[in-house]
Amino acid sequence: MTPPISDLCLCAAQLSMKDSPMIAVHPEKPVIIAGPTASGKSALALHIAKAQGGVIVNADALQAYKGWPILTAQPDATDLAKAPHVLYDHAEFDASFTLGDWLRDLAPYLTGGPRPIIVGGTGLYLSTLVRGISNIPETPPALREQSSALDLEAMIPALDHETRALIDLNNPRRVQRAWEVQQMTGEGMAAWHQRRTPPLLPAQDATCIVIDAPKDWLTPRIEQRFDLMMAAGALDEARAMYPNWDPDLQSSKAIGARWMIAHIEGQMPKDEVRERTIVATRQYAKRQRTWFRSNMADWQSLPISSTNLSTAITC
RNA sequence: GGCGAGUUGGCGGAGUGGUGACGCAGCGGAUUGCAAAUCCGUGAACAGGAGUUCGAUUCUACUACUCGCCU
Repeated sequence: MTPPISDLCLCAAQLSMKDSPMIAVHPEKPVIIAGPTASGKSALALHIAKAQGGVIVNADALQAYKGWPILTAQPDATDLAKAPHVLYDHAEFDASFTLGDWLRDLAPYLTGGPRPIIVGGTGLYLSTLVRGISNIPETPPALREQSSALDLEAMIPALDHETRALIDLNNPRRVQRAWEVQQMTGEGMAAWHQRRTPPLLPAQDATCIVIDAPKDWLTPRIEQRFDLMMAAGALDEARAMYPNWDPDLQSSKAIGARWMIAHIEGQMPKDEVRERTIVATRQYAKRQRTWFRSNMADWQSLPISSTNLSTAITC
């Protein structure tokens, strides 16, 4: 049986982008595609790969993990057969795979080999790729464990004034990171921000596309995609993961995973799993849109509507 | 038909004689290594008319509707 998810994606690729200026895709330059979840960006990448060649490189934090390929909408066997894909299904489900790991594993595809088509929805990854980042060492697990045990009140006093002014003191994750950086390096986060590495892939060296999918268009697709995921065996996937289920793992943060687990434990009816997953996905798409709007204003915007993809993309 | 309980924003759910928690959803935003994470901001309601009162969402009776028990 053909996995239905790929059908939906293809459908999205054929749909497309009206009133948009044609976007010319240079066949040798790297391509970067950002877009909210369920916007059809994978299909767009595939379209370009088929027309011009290239390796499709994942830029989505959750799709990098093994364990939940259906729920995280990773390319299925049909898609994988159409073009080379890398960094999908890449890290162990119980590993911690972070931005730093992604940059490290991505780098080889930027130097020689087929032209990369980098696609994903993780704004932080994509922005870092084209803008660089402060070269702060990775947080060692032991330190992470230590910081996780502390509360805000314990960590904030250890930060310098500049850092306190810089970060959101209400945000535990931000404070925790700043505290870790302070402990590890003896320097404040604010000081680190003064220096950043050159981008791995400057925007001008790539064709940077951000898919602009209006909410009204995206919402029904999110719903439809959830149903396709269920049809494709999302619950079987959850059952397979169940023996190893740990809600604290990063891969367990895939939207819907905890509710799938709750359902197979008999704690949540299917309807509710569906409802919650769809709502959380919509909220995620909103956050992505906010990121793209404020960080990728200079990228080429590809508004989606109902013409044909190939009219908007010139290969 | 009788008795009892209830009726608060889109939903759930507190509470008070002097304009009304909170949670969720919605909407907007932030975000330099856990980012599908994390965080910030925000509109909107007291079933209906009547009485008591300086003033009622909060008190009184009535009407409507809902739920339960009974005949």
